[in-house]
Amino acid sequence: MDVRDILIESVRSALADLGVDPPPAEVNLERPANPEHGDWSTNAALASAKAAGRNPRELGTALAEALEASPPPHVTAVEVAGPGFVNFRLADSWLHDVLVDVVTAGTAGWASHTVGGDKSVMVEFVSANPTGPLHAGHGRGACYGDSVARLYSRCGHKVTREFYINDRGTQMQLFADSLAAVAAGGDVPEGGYHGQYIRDWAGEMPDGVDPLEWGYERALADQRSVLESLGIHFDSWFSERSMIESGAIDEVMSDLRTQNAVYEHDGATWLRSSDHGDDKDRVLVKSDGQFTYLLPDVAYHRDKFQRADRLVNVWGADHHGYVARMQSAMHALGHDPSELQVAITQMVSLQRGGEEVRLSKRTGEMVELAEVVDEVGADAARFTYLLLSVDSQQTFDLDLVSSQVNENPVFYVQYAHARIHSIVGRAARSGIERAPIDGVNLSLLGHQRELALLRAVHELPDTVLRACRERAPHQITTWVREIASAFHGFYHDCRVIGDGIDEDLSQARLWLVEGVRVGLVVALDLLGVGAPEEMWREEDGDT
RNA sequence: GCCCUCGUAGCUCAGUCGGAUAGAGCGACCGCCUCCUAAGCGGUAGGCCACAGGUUCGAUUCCUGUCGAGGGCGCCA
Repeated sequence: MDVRDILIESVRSALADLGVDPPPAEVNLERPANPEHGDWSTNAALASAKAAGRNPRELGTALAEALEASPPPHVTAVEVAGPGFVNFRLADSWLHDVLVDVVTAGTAGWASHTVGGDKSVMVEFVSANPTGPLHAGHGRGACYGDSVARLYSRCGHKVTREFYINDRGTQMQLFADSLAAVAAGGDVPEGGYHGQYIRDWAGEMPDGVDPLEWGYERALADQRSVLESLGIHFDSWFSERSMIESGAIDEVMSDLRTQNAVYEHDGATWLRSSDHGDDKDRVLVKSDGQFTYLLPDVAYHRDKFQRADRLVNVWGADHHGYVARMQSAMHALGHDPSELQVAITQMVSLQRGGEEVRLSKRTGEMVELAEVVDEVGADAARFTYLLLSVDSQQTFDLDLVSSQVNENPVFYVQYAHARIHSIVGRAARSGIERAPIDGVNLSLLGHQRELALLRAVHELPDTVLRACRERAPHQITTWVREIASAFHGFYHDCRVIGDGIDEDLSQARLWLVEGVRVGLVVALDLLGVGAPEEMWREEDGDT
C-alpha cells in the first residue's frame, strides 16, 4: 500500500474522531518543497476548519496530537506548522518499500494505471495534406500526438492513432496540376505548389500516369516514411474520398436536417453552429453546390464518434478557430462536445546558424522533417519536440540539438541509462549477481543521493497520471531530466561495486539501480525516445 | 474589433486541485578524474513571477482590466 493512502486514511479517521463534521471531501497530501516541513504534509486542517467552525491552527494541533498518539506505519513524528499545516516525518523505510514496489512491478507495471477503464480514445494527429513532404513544424504535432497516445495507453485506455487524409479538393488538384506542369517543362500554375520537391517528384513521375493519383501516393509514402523514422506508427489512415463513396457525407447532411441543425440561405446550406456555442453560423454547401471543407470534416468526426468514446485532435495554432465550430457540429449531432478534445500546438520556428529559418508554403521554402531527423537524429528530435509545453511557442535550434551535445538534455538523460548498464555489466563481469530482493537489506540505502532517487521513482506514477489527464507529455520530459540528474549525483557520490564497497551495500544499490532503470525505461518509452545501453563520445582520442 | 496561447534569472523554459523560503538547463565565475564512461559532479552570482485591481487564512497559480509577443477570425483548404 502506498504511504499516501496510509496517511490519508489516518488523517480522515483522526478528523472523524475529533468530531469534524462534515469530513473533508478529499484529503490533500503533498511533498513539501522545504525539507524542514517534513516528508509529507497535509492542509486538511486548513481546508476543513471553516466548515467545522474551528480555528485552523487549533484544529491542526489537535489533529497532529491525535496522529502522534498512534502513529501510522513509517511515521516517526507529526507536527503542526504555520497556519495549520500538519507535517509528517517518516522513516526511510517508506522509500525502501517503494523500491520493492517498483522492481516488483517492472517496466510493464510501474506507473501503469487502470483509470481508463477500457474507455476507447482515438488520437488523430498530423493529418497533413498529401501535397508534399512533412515539414519541421509537423514534427511537433507528430511527436506530441504519439506521446499522448502512449500516455492514454499507459493509463488503461484503448487507443487508436489515426491520420486523416485530405485526398480530394482544391489543394490536391493544384498539387497535381503543379506536378503535371513541371513534368511537361512548363511553369507552376497560378496558386500552385513550388519548391524543390515538386521538381524532384515531377522528374520521377512516369509518363502516362494520372498526376493526382501518382502524386498522392508519392506524398503519402514520403510522409509515412519520415513518421516511421521517428517511431510513429498509425493504426489507420482515413481517406476523405472514402466518405463520398460510402455515402457518409449524405448521411451526415440527413442527420443534421433531422436535428433541424441546418437551413438554406442565399442559395447555400448553413449549419446552425451558433445555436451550439459557435459565434456564427457556417456554410456547409456553397451556393454553387460544392461543399466546403467543413462538411467532410463534420462527417469524419461523426464517423470517429462511432468508433471511439473519446476523440483527441491535435491541431496547429492556426486552426484553433475551428474548435468551436466542430464542437458545435458534434453537439448538434447529439454528441457530448467535451468528448471531443482538441489539443492546440503553438508554432515552431527553426533556427540554424543563429538565424531564423523562414518557412513559406507559397515559395516552397521549407525545412523538411526528414532533414531535421537526418540532422539531429530521431531521439534528439523527439526529445526536443517534447521538451516544452505545447502551449509555448518553440524555437527549434538545429545546430544546438545536433552539434552542441553539452547543451542537449537528451544525451544527459540517455547517458544516465547507459551508466546503469555500465554498472550492471561491470557487476556481471565481476561475477556479482543480484540476490532476491527479500533477502537484501534495503535499509542500508540511507544516503541523501539514494533517497532522492527513490523519491523521484515514487513520483513517476503520479506524473504519468497527470501528464495523461492534462495531455502534457512534456511533464514526462521534465521528470526524466530530474531523475537523470539525481542519478548522475548518485553515480558520482555512491559507488555500487568495487573495492571497499560492502557486499550487502552493493546488493542494495544494485536493486536501487534496477529501480531507477525501470523508471527511466518507462518514461523514455512514453516519450518514444530510445534507452541506449552504451554511449561513447565520438572523439579523437583512442580511449 | 472579437477569439486562442504566451509573458517567471542574461538566454531557453519548468512550476501538480491555490500553500510555507519560486526551480532547472545553458551562459558567466570558482573547484572536482590513481576510482562503475568527465556526454559527469559540487559551489558562487543572477528574480518587483509584465503591470494594476479583485477573490481568501494564503495567489506565479483563479477572476477582471491594461500593456507586450505570436496565431486565428471567408460560400479558401
